[in-house]
This record gives sequence, structure tokens and C-alpha cells, in this order.
Amino acid sequence: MPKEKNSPTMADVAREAGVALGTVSRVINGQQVGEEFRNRVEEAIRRLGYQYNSSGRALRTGSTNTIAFIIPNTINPFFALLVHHVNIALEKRGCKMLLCFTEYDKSREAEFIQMARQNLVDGIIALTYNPSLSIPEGTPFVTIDRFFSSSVPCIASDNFGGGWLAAQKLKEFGCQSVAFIRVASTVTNEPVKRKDGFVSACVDLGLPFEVMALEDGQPFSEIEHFLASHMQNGKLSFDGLFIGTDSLAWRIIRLLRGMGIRVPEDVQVIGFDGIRMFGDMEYTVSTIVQPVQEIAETCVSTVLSKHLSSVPSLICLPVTYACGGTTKA
Amino acid sequence: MPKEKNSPTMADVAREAGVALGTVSRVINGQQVGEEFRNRVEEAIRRLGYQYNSSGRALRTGSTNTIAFIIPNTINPFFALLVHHVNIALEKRGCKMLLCFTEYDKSREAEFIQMARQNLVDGIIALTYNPSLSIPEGTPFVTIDRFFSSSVPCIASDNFGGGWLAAQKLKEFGCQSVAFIRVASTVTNEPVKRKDGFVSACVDLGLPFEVMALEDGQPFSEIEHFLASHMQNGKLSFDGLFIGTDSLAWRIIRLLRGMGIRVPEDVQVIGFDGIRMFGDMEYTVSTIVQPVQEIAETCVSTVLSKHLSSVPSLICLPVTYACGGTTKA
DNA sequence: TTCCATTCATGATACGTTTCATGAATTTTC
DNA sequence: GAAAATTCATGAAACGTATCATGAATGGAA
Repeated sequence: MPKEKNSPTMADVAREAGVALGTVSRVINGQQVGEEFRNRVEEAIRRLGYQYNSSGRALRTGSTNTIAFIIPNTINPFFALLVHHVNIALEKRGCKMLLCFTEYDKSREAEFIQMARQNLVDGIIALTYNPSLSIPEGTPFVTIDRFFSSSVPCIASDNFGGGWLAAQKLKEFGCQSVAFIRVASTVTNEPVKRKDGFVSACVDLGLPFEVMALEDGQPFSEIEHFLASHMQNGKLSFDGLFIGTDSLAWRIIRLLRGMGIRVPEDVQVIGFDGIRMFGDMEYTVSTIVQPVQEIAETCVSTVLSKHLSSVPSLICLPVTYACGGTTKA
Repeated sequence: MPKEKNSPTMADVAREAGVALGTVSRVINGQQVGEEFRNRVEEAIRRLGYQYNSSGRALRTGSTNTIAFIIPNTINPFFALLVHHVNIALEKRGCKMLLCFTEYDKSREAEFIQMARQNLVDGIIALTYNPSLSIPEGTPFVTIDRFFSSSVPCIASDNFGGGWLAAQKLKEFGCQSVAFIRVASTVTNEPVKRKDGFVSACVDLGLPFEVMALEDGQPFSEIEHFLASHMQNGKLSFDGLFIGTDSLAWRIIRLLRGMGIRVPEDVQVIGFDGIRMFGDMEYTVSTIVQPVQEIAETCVSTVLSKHLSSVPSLICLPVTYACGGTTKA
């Protein structure tokens, strides 16, 4: 069932302008064409309201100017922010974005990658949760926050530096003793460095610390237990808290306040990501801000780069600290 | 530059299986094919790792199984939620989604719609901010919350009913006097009914009310003035507040608390949309919840429906109330 | 004036798919 | 058992584009 609406084609333009098909093509692609012919063709294009057909072009050139962006969802504001900036970066280069939501489902991640083989996309940017994902050959592939192998470029924040910065800030704000809480996972191999950086800084700075990880599958209530077990006479045994994610921090702060603990008076909290609600100017919690725009920009320029093989396999981008009211500065 | 990676084509499969090209096609499209031939072809497909080429298919069929979703951004959690559910609904029907962010830019809205004419998409779902947008003929087009004409289906929440419900709830929770604050705009023609429903209910229920609109271009500080001018001895002149959007409610609540007004003790606040932060279970503010999933589902089934002309031109879906802690229940 | 180099429009071809008309082989019907 | 009906594989054509080899026309150099 060929489309009922038959828009004009290059052949129509050629006929209208009284030129050959190839000439029309060269006008459209901005190649050298004689003045008079170019005018005739452009006039015909205008008269007919011609628009190029992308299926035909894609079939011929083997390229769709489309990049797939594979990401769990858009509900998490950090992901939403990433989608936003990736889209901008792609558009700046005349590319379209095909968004694929995995919902953390490994088989869906694999399916989407198959898609690439159907020539649907020219490249893939992925934030995946399947550590044993098989990366397709022949299609440019770039990951965010996941290191697979040295042949697959990985773009990430400076997670180690971010962890370090968090500890340093807590110390600076007068904390005597601190803790780190995160959701552990076998797949998030780069973000785990947040812990490494934090621990490393605590050691260097002589700051007593504790680390708690919610392992894969453990319920959120484990965190309640952890907090409860660190209470004495209505006070926590630490006065600084670094949390692996703003999202988690948000929930934990609500928990703390429910326990009668004041933030930031009793305990100062720093999250990670740099989330602002509703595109607000203010941060939701004090946080280590990921340079989302730079990450997106780097992903796009990398995946579109002609010489993917000469690109570094791990690119770390600098983070910054921002106060969101859950710390003293 | 035809793609360097030359994947196997249907012709390769045909040769490998020793059958005709047409036969391979019919196997792939699940049409009637003799048992033996089918086996031979399937075996060949497996052996060669054949995947269909979507450009070729699109060129031939004139259909891409892709729907464009035009929306300002994904930063606003309500939009993010919409994107999420539209994607799910599309995928359920074997369609892909092409996301287009307009950033509220009218010319970009128009550009994206042009795209449709390049046969790139089979239909368009749009949440636009250009009231004089020209809707393309020949491409199925569905809007969210914007009524253009009776020939363009519009899917929306029951905005009027939502406004009504908000007033009713405030009354029920003991409010003596209420106010409504919203961002006015010439384009959001359906959501304006939130005000109508609210006002209508206040009149019917005998609830004193006031309405404040932030006109296009006015700064947020106008709202501060409004609130300040309704303060007397540190108390507001109303004890119930309905706000056109959760996003706006979020900012206003922060403002109120900054002014020393307790929420919900001094003033109860209800927003609109049904936003939950970070995919949390709890609502950010008490709110009128839009049935986002149903909206998405309806948009998709409508835009894909073969007989678009026989579809109602305005579909309103029921809303519900949910407590987010900024009201007494 | 002749010849060569350059410019540039032409027409044919291929990209990978679906579909249509054709005809061979098989089954059904009387 | 012959004719008609059915089943089903075949090969060719078409979708709209970009590119390649071809050749005509122009301009410059000898």
C-alpha cells in the first residue's frame, strides 16, 4: 500500500524544470551546477513544494542521520536532563534522535541494539544496565558511565573527584564524622568511584567515616535500619552524609526529617547529580553537579566522529559543588 | 558512500536458500508459503544472520512505523511522564517514537511538522504552543491539550472537572476562603478550563474566591506581590490555594514558607498534574492527577487509527485527587 | 585553425524492499 | 478421467534517491 499522498519527487522537479534527474540531485546536494540550471531547478522546487524523501535518500546513502539514545527512562530527572542535552547536541549537527527506553530491562537493551543492524541508525549512545552486553561491530557505539572495553568509548563525570569533593566540603562545613550511602550494583562500574573518591578523601583528611551500600535486591528499609542503628538519644552518630544520588538523597532526607532529625542543622547532606526540580534555578539538595551538557556534547561528537578508533576509551569530565540548602554552604 | 558494512540482503538469503526473492519476502512478512520453502528460507536467514533493512522497506511501503512526538522538553516532569507513556503505548503497537523538543519555540514546531512531509513519520502527536500552527494535510495529527479545529483530534484531561474537584476538596478540608493562581497564556486553550471549573464550583458551593493570573511575559515576582498584598498581621486572607500546575505550586510553596506561612496548617495548597519526584510513590504536592497513561494511550490509538475522520474531535479523560501533604487530607 | 583541457548536463544504474502478473503444479469437482 | 479451481513459487517492476561513466559544449593554448 504505497502512501496515498503522493508528494512530488525529484523526477517531477526535473520534468517541471526541463532538466535531467541528476541535475536536480546536484542542486539539492549543493554541488556545482550552472547558474541557469540551478535557478530553473530551484524555481521548480518552489513551485511544486518539493521536499526530499528521507527513505529514498537513506536507502541510497546507507545513512539516516539518526542516532539512537538508549536510556532507562525519562522519569529520573538526571536521565531527562541527559536526553535534553543530547538532543540539542544532535540537532546542532543536523541529526535526529531515536529515543529507546529500556526500563532497566537487559533484553530490551539488546533488542534496541539489534535495531542498529537494520540500518536504522548511524550510531548509538547508551546508558545501560547490562554488564555483559554485546556491542555491535560496525556501528559507532558510545556509552555513558559504563566502561566495557578500550574499544568502546565511555563518557563519564569525574566520579572519583566528585566523591573527593563531597568529603572535602563536608569537612570544610565543620563535620566531625561522616557517612556514605549508595545503591550498589554490579553494572554501574564508573559511578562506584564516587565511593572510592570519598573514602580516599576521608582518609587523607583524617575524617572518620562509614560506608553503607544497599545491595542489589535489598529493600529500601535496610537504609532505615542503618540510620536507626546509628541513633543515640535522638541524635545521629555522624553529622555529615554523602549519598550516591540526588534521587536517593531526596528520599533519605524525607526519612531523616520523619525521624526528627534536622537537615542541615543536625546532619549535612550532599547528593550527586545536580538535579533541579522543574527546571528551577535552585538545587533540590546540596549536590555534586555532573556537567550534563558537556557529557552530552562529548557523546555526540564522539559517536559522530569519523575516526572512532582514535578516540580515548575513557573521558572524565569535571564536576562542581552546588548548595541546595541541605548543607551550611 | 554506500555503507561499508554490507549486511546480507534478501537477495543473499534467496540465493542461499535457492528460492526466489519474492518468496523470501513472503516468509518475512508471514504470508502463505509452502512448508519446505519456509524452512529453507528460515534456515538461510539464520545462517546469514539476515535483518531486514528498514530504509528499503520504508521506501517501498511508504510507511516508517514511526510517530513523531512534539513536546517542549523533558525537563518538566509532566512532559517527561507523557513521553514515557507515549513511548510505551507506541512500542506496544510495534512503532518507534521520534522525539522533537520545541523548547516552546514556534518556528521549531513548524519545522518539525515539515519533517512529516519528508515521509519520515506516519503520524504526529503534538503538545504545541503556537495557536496558529498550520496542521499538515495527509498526515495523521493529534494534539494534547490544544483544540485547533474539529478535524484535529484533541486529547485532554477533564480540566474543568479538575478545577471543580480542587474547589470541592478545599471546601471539604475546611477552607473558608480560597484563591486560584495560574500562568495565563493565549495558547493553552484547554487547561484554561481549570479556572472555569474552579470558579464554577466556588460559586456553586458558596466559597469566597479570588483569581490571579500571571500574564504572558509578567515576571514571577508579580505572584510575590499578589501574596504580599493579601497578608495581614502575618496571616493570609485566604486559607486555601489552588494552583494551575504542580510546577508552579512547588515554587509558590517555597515562597510561602519563606514568608513564614505554614503549609498546610495556615494555607492548604492543591496543584495540578500529579507529579511525583524521581518516580517516587508520594506526590510532591497535593494535586489533581492527570491520567497520563490514558492520555498517552488515547493519543497513540487515535493517531494510528485508520479512520481518523470518524474520531471525536475532543476527548476528555477523568482526573483524580491525590494528597501530597500540602492539604489536610 | 587545431587540439587539448575543462566544465557540466545527461541518462543509466543500484540501493533493498514489496507487490503484481504469470504460469506451473496440485487438488477438487462433476 | 477431463476440466476447472486452487495453491504457490517465480521473475520483473517500482518506490525515490545519489553517483558514475558518458559525451557535448565551451574556453584556452599552441
